[in-house]
Amino acid sequence: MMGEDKFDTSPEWVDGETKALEAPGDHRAELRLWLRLLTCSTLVESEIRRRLREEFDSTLPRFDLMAQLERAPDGMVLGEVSKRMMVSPGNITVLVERLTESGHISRTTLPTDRRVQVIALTPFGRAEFEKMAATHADWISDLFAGLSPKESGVLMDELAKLKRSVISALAKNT
Amino acid sequence: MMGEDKFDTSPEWVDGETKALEAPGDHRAELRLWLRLLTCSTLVESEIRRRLREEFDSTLPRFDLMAQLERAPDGMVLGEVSKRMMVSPGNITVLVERLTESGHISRTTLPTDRRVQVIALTPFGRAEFEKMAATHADWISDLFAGLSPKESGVLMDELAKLKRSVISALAKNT
DNA sequence: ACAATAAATTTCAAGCTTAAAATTGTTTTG
DNA sequence: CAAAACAATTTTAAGCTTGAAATTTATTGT
Repeated sequence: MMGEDKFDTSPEWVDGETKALEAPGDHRAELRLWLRLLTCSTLVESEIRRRLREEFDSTLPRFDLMAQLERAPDGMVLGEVSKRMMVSPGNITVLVERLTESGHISRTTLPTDRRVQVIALTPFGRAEFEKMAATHADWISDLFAGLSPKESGVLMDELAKLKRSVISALAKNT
Repeated sequence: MMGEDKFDTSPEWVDGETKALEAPGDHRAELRLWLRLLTCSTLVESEIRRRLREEFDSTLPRFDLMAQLERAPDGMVLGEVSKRMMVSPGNITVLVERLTESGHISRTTLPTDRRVQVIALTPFGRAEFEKMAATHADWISDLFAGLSPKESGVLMDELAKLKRSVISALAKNT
C-alpha cells in the first residue's frame, strides 16, 4: 500500500499542513472518492436499466452484448465476448441462449474447431439494436448534460489515470 | 433509428456555430465518458468483491450494509438502510435475514410502531466489520495509489459535477 | 496412435437484484 | 368508530452473476 512516502520529495503543493492532519494509514480521501465514483455509476446504471426495461422490455446485459456484436459484422467467439464484457463465461451462455431464442442473434459452431461458438447479430437484432442504441445515446447525453465539454474532457482524463492506476495495482498483486 | 432522417423537414434549431463540428445527435463523447466511468467502477468493484470473498468469505452487499450500521450506534430502520444503499426494500430483507442468522446484526420490532424493524450491529458484527473495513480501506488506497492527491481532488470535483448533472436530469423527467 | 494436457463452453449451486403484488400495521377522515 | 388511505416490510417470479466442476473437443509429447 502507499501514502507512506515519509521522505517525499514531491512538488511543493504537497504542504506539511495537509499531511500533518492525516495519520499514517488514513485512507479517508480515497474512500470518499471511491464512494462518489460508485454513486455516480450506480445512479446512471440503474436509470439506464430502468429505461431499457420500460421502453424496450430489455436489459443492460442484453444491450451490452448486442453492442459488442454491432462492431463485429462477422460475429465474435463467445470467449472474446466474455472478455470484452468483463463477465464470466457462464454468464454469456445464458445471455446467448435468450438472445438466440428471441431471434436477435445467431450462433454457429466453427467447422474447423467444434469447441468454438461464433455469435452474430441477425438483421432483426441489428435493427432492434440500432433503435435502442440511438435512444440510449440520448439518455446518456441527457444525464451528462450538466457537464461542459471542458469538464467532460477533464473527467475523461482523470478517469484514464484512475484506470491505469487500478490496472497497474491489479497486475502487481499477481 | 438515428441518422435516417434524410427527409427531415423539422426547423433548423441547430445553431450552426456551436454545432459546426458535430452532427446533430452526436453523443459519442458522452458515451465514451460513460463507458470509461463504468469500466473504472467495474474494475474496482469486482476486485473488491473477489477479495471480500477470498479473505473474509463475505460479499459487497453484506459489507455495505454493515458499513451503514457502523455509523448508527442506535441502529437504523430498514427503509432508511434501503434508501441509503440505493437498493430495493426486498433486497434488504434477504440481506438482513442472513446477517441475523450469522450473528452480525440484531433486529428489533419498534414497540411504538410494529411495522418498523430496527437493525443494529452486534458486538461480534462490529468487531468483524472493523477488521474488514481496515483491510478494505487498504485495498482501495492501493487501487487508487496511482493518483496524486491533486488528481484525486480534481476527480472528486468533476464527479461531484457529474452527480449533480445526473440528479438534476433525473428530477426533470418527473 | 494415444494418453496427458489444454481450451472453449456449459452446468450447477448459491446468492444478488428488481418490480410488483401481498401482508401487516397505523393513521386519517367521513 | 369504521373505512379508506397510507406506510413498512415481505413475498414472489424472473433474471443476472459468479466460481467451480463437468463436458466436449483439440493439441501435444512420447
